[in-house]
Amino acid sequence: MAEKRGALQIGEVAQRTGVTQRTLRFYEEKGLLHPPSRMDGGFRLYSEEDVQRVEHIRRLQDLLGISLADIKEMVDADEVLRELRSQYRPESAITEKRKQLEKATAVTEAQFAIVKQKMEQMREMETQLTERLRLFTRWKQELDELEKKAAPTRG
Amino acid sequence: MAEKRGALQIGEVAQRTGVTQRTLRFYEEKGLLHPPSRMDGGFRLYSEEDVQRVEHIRRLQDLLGISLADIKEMVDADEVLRELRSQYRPESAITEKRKQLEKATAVTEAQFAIVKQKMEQMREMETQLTERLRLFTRWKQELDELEKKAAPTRG
DNA sequence: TGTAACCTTGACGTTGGCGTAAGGTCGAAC
DNA sequence: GTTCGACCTTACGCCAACGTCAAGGTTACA
Repeated sequence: MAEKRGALQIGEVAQRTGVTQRTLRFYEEKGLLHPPSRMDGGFRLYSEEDVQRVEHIRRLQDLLGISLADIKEMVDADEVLRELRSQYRPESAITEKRKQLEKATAVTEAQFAIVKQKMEQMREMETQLTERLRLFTRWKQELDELEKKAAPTRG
Repeated sequence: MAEKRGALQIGEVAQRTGVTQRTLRFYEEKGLLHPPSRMDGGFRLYSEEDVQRVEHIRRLQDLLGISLADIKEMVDADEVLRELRSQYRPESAITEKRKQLEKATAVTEAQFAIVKQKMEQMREMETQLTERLRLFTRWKQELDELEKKAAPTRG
């Protein structure tokens, strides 16, 4: 008797996302994941959406190297997006929705700016590294030739 | 009587690089910076090269988000580069030099791979964010129109 | 009805990357 | 030769982001 169709226990989510169960609970504690539904006995039941959130969080962590506090801001913006998308009929509280939209836009733009800047710096680093690698191969060749001249034949 | 021409005390280096004096000593402790020369009294004397190293370290930290231990590997590779460049006349120990060169090449290539991968992921993230921003502006427009229709004139 | 695998909360431990305070020394100027 | 800011070492402190027990409850299945 499945408590909820297609729901996942914490162990499965951990496996699929590559984080530990502890980390999932920790994220919940910190508000990065909302409290999932539970089985009667108290076992957590996650959705596919939760899995995606975790993956998203990890990408942000890995790519942008920012704190979980900052990441929380960003995934909250995602939340706004989802909310606006689902109960999309804006039958009421338009100014409220507008406010949320502004906030989400601001956060997204901030994130965008970070990505842009980092990409720029990465491009610089990339050219430096390329140059360096060329230098290394040239030196290696020079060493090769030196060795040839030093010992034209051997045996 | 300058102890060394153009040498910098720790305070100046801290200011110019934007890190604290504690951080500079910490990096020294961890082997990321070599022990600088000292004045008779024990005050540290840094070179311009040291300043660049610090800036490099911070770039790696910020951009790649890797541990100082890993960064140490990388700046050690830089060191090899400098050594090979200065005492360039390879009058002796060619195999030794070749080994160093191999190591430096390997580390540089590893770093290059990280940069490449991150840039790729960042591009993905960039397109996602762009898309999202477009969505937001569209929604905002829709809200505008809804408001216009709800209250064509007001006052 | 047992039992192995899975889960729960709670609480303390760890690691990296520094912060910070204490108590003493150095250097240049007066 | 004293003053005062910059610097020294030593050493404990701190926060984020989890890791790691411990002691017990739950589930599924035979």
